[in-house]
Amino acid sequence: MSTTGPAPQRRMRADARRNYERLLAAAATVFAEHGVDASLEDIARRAGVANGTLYGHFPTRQALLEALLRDRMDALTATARDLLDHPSAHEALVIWARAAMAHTTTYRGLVTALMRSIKDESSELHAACRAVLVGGEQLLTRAQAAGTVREDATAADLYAMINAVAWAGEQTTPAQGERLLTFSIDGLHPSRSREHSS
Amino acid sequence: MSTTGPAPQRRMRADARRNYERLLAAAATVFAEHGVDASLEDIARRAGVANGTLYGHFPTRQALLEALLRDRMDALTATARDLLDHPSAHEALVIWARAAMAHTTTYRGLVTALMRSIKDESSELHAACRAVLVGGEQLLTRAQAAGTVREDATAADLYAMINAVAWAGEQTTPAQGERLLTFSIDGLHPSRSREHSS
DNA sequence: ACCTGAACACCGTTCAAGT
DNA sequence: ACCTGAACACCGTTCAAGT
Repeated sequence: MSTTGPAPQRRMRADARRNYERLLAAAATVFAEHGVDASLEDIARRAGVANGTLYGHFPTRQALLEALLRDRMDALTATARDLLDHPSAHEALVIWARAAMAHTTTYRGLVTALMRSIKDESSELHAACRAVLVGGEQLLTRAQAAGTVREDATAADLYAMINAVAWAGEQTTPAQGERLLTFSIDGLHPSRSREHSS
Repeated sequence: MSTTGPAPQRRMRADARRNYERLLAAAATVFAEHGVDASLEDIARRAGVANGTLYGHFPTRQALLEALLRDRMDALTATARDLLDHPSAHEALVIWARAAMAHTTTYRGLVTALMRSIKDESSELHAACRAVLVGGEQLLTRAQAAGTVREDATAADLYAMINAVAWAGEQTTPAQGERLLTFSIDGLHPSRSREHSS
């Protein structure tokens, strides 16, 4: 699979490449400290470049995030593939869901960006998010085949669920996020699904 | 129970009272259109008052939100009380959870403010959020006594769960939010809770 | 081919001066 | 007692001018 987007291009002027790397490093620091809605001006300042240089390399905030997260998101997708070999289909799903939640909470505010990007095809993060969703879908389908997950749950449900729970954890405490994840996964069981009778 | 906070004060100069009402009306319009993170300057403009006048009446964005939502949040708390008389403890909880989720999605971005306010005691919205949480707690406890909800679920879990699901619905579609709510509620069942065995 | 920094339009918040 | 509007500090984004 060919990676999309303007990665650190093969041929780039030496100073350009240096600025590119500096911007990425500064973004990692600033995002870690202030979340992904941090000031871009601050990032440029810390990278020691002019404001416009940042826009030259990363036309949008999402583009910057994509460059920063690409490897980790690819790894998460790869993990999903690997877990298809796990002896327990259900445990594989649970393990992956926890990993996905951990990734999603890398930076404050990231979960919102990831949730937005799954439906916004123009986002530079869209492709990576799609890949993650598809990775989760395979684990979900396998668990459904094994009979441990209700049939009406979709990949979109799983994606939304993980993000919702990660968001809650971010807003309160990581422990609260963990609790909700447990409850949510239990809610996927095909047990007594809909007993809307009085 | 005495309402907290500086409500539309009993005695207020006529022009002050008029500005107060105008600001509230403008805020309702602007929040509905742009979400609760909308420009305060825009609200002041639309209310036809100077910038500083808004701050005179509402020192923070949360104070403005509180004044705007007070009645609805009180109603939600009252609904919880009323539902204690519902014949089915479990159905009462589900009905209320849906009502809470609907309230939470009144304005875009509101869910984040409500989630923040439950742990931020300095927020003008804190008291109202606490009251809502306690309302939910009573319904939760009753359902637990009836044996339809797992014993280890807490009021904080319920509050976080409703908000997380509402957030997901806001970020994607209301239908997706509904689906997650259903799954989450099923996850509260005391059925096969923790089968972490391979 | 890339970088710079000023320019523009927009904020939240404060506060002296008015009435 | 309340209102006004300027002031300050901070943004995101664009773009002519440089090298």
